[in-house]
Amino acid sequence: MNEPFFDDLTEAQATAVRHMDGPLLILAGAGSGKTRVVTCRMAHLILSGIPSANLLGLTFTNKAADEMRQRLASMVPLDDIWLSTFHRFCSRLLRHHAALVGLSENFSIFDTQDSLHALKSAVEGSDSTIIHYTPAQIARAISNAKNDLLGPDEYASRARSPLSTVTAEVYPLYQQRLLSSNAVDFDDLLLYTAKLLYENPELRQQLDDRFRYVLVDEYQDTNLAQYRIVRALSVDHPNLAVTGDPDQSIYGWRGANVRNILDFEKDYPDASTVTLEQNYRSTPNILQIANEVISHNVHRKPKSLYTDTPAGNLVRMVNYATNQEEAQQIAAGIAGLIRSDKYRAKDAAILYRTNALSRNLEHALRDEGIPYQIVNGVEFYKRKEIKDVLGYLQLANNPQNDIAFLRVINTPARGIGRKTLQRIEEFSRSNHCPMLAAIESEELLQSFSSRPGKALRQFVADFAAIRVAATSLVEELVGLVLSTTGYADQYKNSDTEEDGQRLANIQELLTAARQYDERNPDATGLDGFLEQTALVNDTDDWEVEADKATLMTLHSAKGMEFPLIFIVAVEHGILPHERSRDDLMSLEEERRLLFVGITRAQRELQISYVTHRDYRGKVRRAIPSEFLAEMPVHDMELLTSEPTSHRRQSESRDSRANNEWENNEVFADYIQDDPRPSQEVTESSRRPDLPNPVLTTAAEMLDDHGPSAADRRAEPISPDLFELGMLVNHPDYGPGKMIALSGSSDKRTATVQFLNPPQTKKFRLAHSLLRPIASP
DNA sequence: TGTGAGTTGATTTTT
DNA sequence: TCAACTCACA
Repeated sequence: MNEPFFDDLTEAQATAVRHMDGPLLILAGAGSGKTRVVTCRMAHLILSGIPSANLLGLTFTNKAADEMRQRLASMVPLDDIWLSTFHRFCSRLLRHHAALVGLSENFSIFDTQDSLHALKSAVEGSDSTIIHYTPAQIARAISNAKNDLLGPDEYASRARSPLSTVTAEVYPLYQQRLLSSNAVDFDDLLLYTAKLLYENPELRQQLDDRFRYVLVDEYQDTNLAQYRIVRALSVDHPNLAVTGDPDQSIYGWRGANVRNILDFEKDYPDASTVTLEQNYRSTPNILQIANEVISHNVHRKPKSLYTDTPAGNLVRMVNYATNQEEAQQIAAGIAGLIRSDKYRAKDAAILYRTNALSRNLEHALRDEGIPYQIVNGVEFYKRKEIKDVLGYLQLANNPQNDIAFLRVINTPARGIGRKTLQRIEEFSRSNHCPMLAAIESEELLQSFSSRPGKALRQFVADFAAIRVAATSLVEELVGLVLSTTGYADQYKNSDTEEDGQRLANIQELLTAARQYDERNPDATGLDGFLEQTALVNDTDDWEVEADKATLMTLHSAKGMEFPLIFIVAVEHGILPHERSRDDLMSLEEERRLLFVGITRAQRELQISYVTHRDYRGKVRRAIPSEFLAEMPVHDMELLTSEPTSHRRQSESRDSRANNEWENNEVFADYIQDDPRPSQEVTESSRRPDLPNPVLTTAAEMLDDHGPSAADRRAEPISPDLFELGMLVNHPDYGPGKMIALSGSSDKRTATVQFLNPPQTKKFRLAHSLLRPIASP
C-alpha cells in the first residue's frame, strides 16, 4: 500500500493501520495518536476496496463520531458510512425492527428525567411501597440491571439485598409503564438491541454480513450490553478492531467493564495486539506526573508513557486560600498569558470533578473578560422550557407517550388540576388506553363538570391541529405549538432576566429545528429530530474553532487536549469523590479520572486545591486529596497563595468545639474578615508581566517549616479528620505521617513520625497545629 | 385550581 | 446551593 498518510506513522501505528482482516486490539495510551491511527486504518480499508457501507464505527460521544467522520472525509471520498454512537446506532436499528421487541417504530426515547417520572408514576399506580429508597436509587439499580442484560424476571431471581428486593418489585412495573407508553430509556436502547441480535439469528447474520469491519472506540468503557452487541456483529466476519486504554476507564459506575478490553485476547485468541505508548501530546514533566499517579493503581497492567520532546515547564501544584481565590487567580493567570501573546483563550481548559464546581470559575472568567464556553452546564434539551415544547412534539409523534402527556396537559396552565388528572389516570388504567386517548373519549369527557370538561375539549381540539401538522417541517411544527398553546406568552410579559433567557432558548429551539429540516430534506421526520434531542449532549456542540477558554468536568475532557490545563479542587471528598472513598475499585477509577485530566495537557499543567471551600452552600475546611501525596512533589513547582502569617488570629475560636469547622457561620465570618488585601492581589495579577501573580512558594509543605507556631493560631479542626497513615503537616516540625492514634474526642492523641529531621512526636489532636495533607 | 412561601432533602460522572 | 415537593390560602 502506498497511501501518503503512511509516511507520518511510526512503526507501531503503521502496523495497526495495515491490519485488515481478523480481530485487532489497539491498546492506545493517552495522547498516542489513536484517533489518527483509527481513521487512517479506515481510510486504508476503503482504499483497499472495501465499500464504506461495510464499515461500522461505534463511539461513545457524537463528538468522537463527528471527528472521525471529518478526518476520514479529508482522506478518502466518503458516501455511505455508518459512524455513530452506540446509542444512536441502536436507536436506528430498533426503528427498523421495533416490532421484534414489542415496540412501534415511532417509540419515544426517555431521558433520565422522563424515566424518573415514569418510575414514580409506575410506583404510584401500584400498591407497591418503596420504603427507605428514593426513586433515583431504584432507577440507578434498574439501570445497572439493564446494563448487565438482566430483565425483570432474571433480576428478581437474584435479588438479595434490601435495595434489590425493592427494585425487583418496581422494575417490572416500570418496564410496563415504558412499554405502554411505547417508550424506551437509554439503557433499553442497548438492551433491546442486544436482545434483538440474540433472538433473531437471521437478522444477526444479515447485519454481521453488512457490517463486515467493525471498529469500537473507547472499548474500555463498554458495558455488557455493548459487549454483546459488538460480539454479535463479529461472528461470521470477526474483523473487529477495538481501541482503548484501561487506564482511562472512567465509566465503571455506569456499568462499563474494563474486563472487556482486558479479556479481548481471550475472546479472540487469534487477535493481533498493537500497543501505542509513545505520547505525542504532553511534555515529559507532565507525563512523569501522569505515570506516577496512575502507577498507584493496583489493578492495572503496568504501562508507561514516554516521549522524546523537551522537558517543558514544571507542573504546578497550588494551594489557594479559598475557591473564590482559586477561580480569580486562575482567571487572572489566563488573562496574563493571553496578554503576553503566548497563548489564546482557546488554549486553556479548566477541569473539575463535578459540574457544581464551575460557578466561581465562570464568574472569575467573566470578570477578567475572558471568553469561555462551558461544556454541560444545564444541557439545552433538558431545560424546562425546551422540554415543555418538545413534550408536544413527542406526544404528537407518539400519542401513547403518557409522560409527555402529563408534561403538556396543563402547560401552560389551562385549569386542569390534580383531581382531573387523577380521573384521567384512572380511566386510562382501567381501559388500558393511553391518557391522550382517554380524554378523546366522550365517555370520560361527559363525566366532568363544565369547567375542566371545557378545558379538556379545548386541549383535544388544539392538539388535533398539532398532530395533523406532525408530518410537516419540524420548524413549522414547533411554530404551530407555540402559536396554538401560547406557551411563550408567559415569558414575554416578564422582564426578568431568567424569562428573557427562556425566550431566547425557545428561539434557539426554532433554529435547531430549522437546521434539522435543512440537513434532512428527505425528512426522517419528527422521529429523527426527537431522537437527536434525546441523544445529543452539550459536549457535542462544543466549538472547536471558537477562541474561548473551556470549562468542563474531567469526564467530558476525555479525548480532548489543550495546551494549558488547570485541574481544580483536587481535594478529599471531591477527587476522589465522597462516594468512592471506601471501595478500592472506585477509588482507582477516581485516580484514573485524575490521570485522564493530567494527560489532557500539552504544555502547561496546574493542579490546585484550596484551604476553605464554599461548596453546597457551606464553607468548609478542605483537605488536600490523597492523590496529591502520590505525586513526585520534588519535581513540581509548589505554590501557595496563602502565606501562613496571614492566618486569622482569634482567641475566642479556640474555645469552640472541635467540630467547629462544620459551622458555616464561623467560616463565612472567617473569610469575610480576612485581613488580606484581596483587592491588591487582583490588581497585581492584572499585570501582563506577571504570569504567576501573587503566589509565594509553599515551602511549608515540604522542606521548609514556615513561620513558628507562635506566629499563627490555626483554627480548630475536627480530630475525626485524621486517619492512620495520613500525611500531615506541622508548622514547627514540617511534614510527617500519622503512625498511631488513640483516645477519643478531646483526648484523641496522635503519634506522628516526622521526616526532616526524623523524629516522633505525640499530639492532642483537638489542640494541635497538625493539619492533614492527605490520606494513605 | 393556581400560586407562593416554606420546607426538605439530595448532591458524580453521561448516552 | 438548589430544585422538587408540600401545604395553606386565594
